Amino acid sequence: MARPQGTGRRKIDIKKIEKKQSRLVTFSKRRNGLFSKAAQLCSSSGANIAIVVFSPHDRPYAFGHPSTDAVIERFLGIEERLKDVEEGEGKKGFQLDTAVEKMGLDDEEVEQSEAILKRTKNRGFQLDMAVEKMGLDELEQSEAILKQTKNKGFSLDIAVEKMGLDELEQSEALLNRIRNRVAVLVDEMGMRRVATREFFPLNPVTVVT
Amino acid sequence: MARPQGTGRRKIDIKKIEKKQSRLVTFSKRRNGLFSKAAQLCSSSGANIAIVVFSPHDRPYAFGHPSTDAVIERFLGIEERLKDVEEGEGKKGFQLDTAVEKMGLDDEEVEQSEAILKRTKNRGFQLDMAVEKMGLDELEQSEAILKQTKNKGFSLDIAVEKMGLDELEQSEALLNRIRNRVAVLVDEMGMRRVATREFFPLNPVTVVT
DNA sequence: AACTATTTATAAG
DNA sequence: TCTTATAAATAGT
Repeated sequence: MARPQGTGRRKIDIKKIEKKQSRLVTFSKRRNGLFSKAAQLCSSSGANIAIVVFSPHDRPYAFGHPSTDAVIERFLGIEERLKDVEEGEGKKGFQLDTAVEKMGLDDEEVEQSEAILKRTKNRGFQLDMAVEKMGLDELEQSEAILKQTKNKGFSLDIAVEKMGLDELEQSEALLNRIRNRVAVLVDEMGMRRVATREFFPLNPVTVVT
Repeated sequence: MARPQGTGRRKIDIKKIEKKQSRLVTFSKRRNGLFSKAAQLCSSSGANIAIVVFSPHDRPYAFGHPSTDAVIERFLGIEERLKDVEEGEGKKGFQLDTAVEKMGLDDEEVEQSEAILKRTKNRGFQLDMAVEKMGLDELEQSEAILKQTKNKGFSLDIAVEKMGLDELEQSEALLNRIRNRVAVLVDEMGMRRVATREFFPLNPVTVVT
């Protein structure tokens, strides 16, 4: 019963898959997996979920319970109501100024990431996070800046500057930890109206020279 | 290095978790997992995704790339356009009448599920699937009817009648296979406008006596 | 679409 | 949260 070795799953890093064919296959597999996870979440917890996916070829797919439209409409209704409330309040928004120490990162991590900026926006809130000086001397090959601006919902601005490519990869995990930590913090602080977590791909990174 | 046994993950069947506390913990973990899978799908394939989740306590959470609203608006735009097209066509819709044999089920499965009904609706399409007489003599304990009706998007009506509880459980896998098979078929036949897959929990099942 | 060696997710504790 | 044993997802063939 000797089995052929090395034909099974192999680790891949999550970055854009270059080969078009593989990319499409992976998209299909993972889209199924995603919908499947959503169905399980509905069943086990009774949650209502809507998922809309546009494939690499812009073909739409959706999942919904009790229906995609029902959940989306409910969501849009809430957003609309929040907007009204904010207008009534004079578009104040929040102020968020959490120090690095509060993020639960250890010294080494704090060494690596020095500046964290957070501020608010009119609808929901916005976080600008700058991670500079990754503390690695070899970094000289490139500069990467990832910048996203949103005027509503949850937005994360992450600026990664002057990091070598290798260091960039290494720091991805850290950035993710920080991002998650911030999301949790915001969550705990009860500052979210709608806890929207927008996704900004760190890989591939937009290189601005 | 003897490790304590039996403290790790254990298999659970996906049904509504009774204990409130566990249900909430599981919801959080799985919601994170879901968003995480979505982020990976964005990164690896370049897809655009929006997810809206209402927790068991109706608290909203959302994920989006490039943003929840952007994806939702795009999706709603497409739905609107489809609606217009259909009105222009006189609300014709499609006719779908695939026989059991075409579903790729083997004899045993065909024996178990005898009737499959499919028809269309004004927006998108609708599938009514009836699975009757699961072929198990022991079935006498209960009757279960799961029924869902939607007037738009993708809808599956599955009627499961006169099946014992055990058989119900056994048939769940079959029903899922059928459901997936139908989804794939519809997909292949190019009959979907927007491939929305709505989710109808098979467990717990609505028992109508 | 199937197959497996692995990696990843996660139920309990 | 954190760990650990295990179930589930999935990359490459």
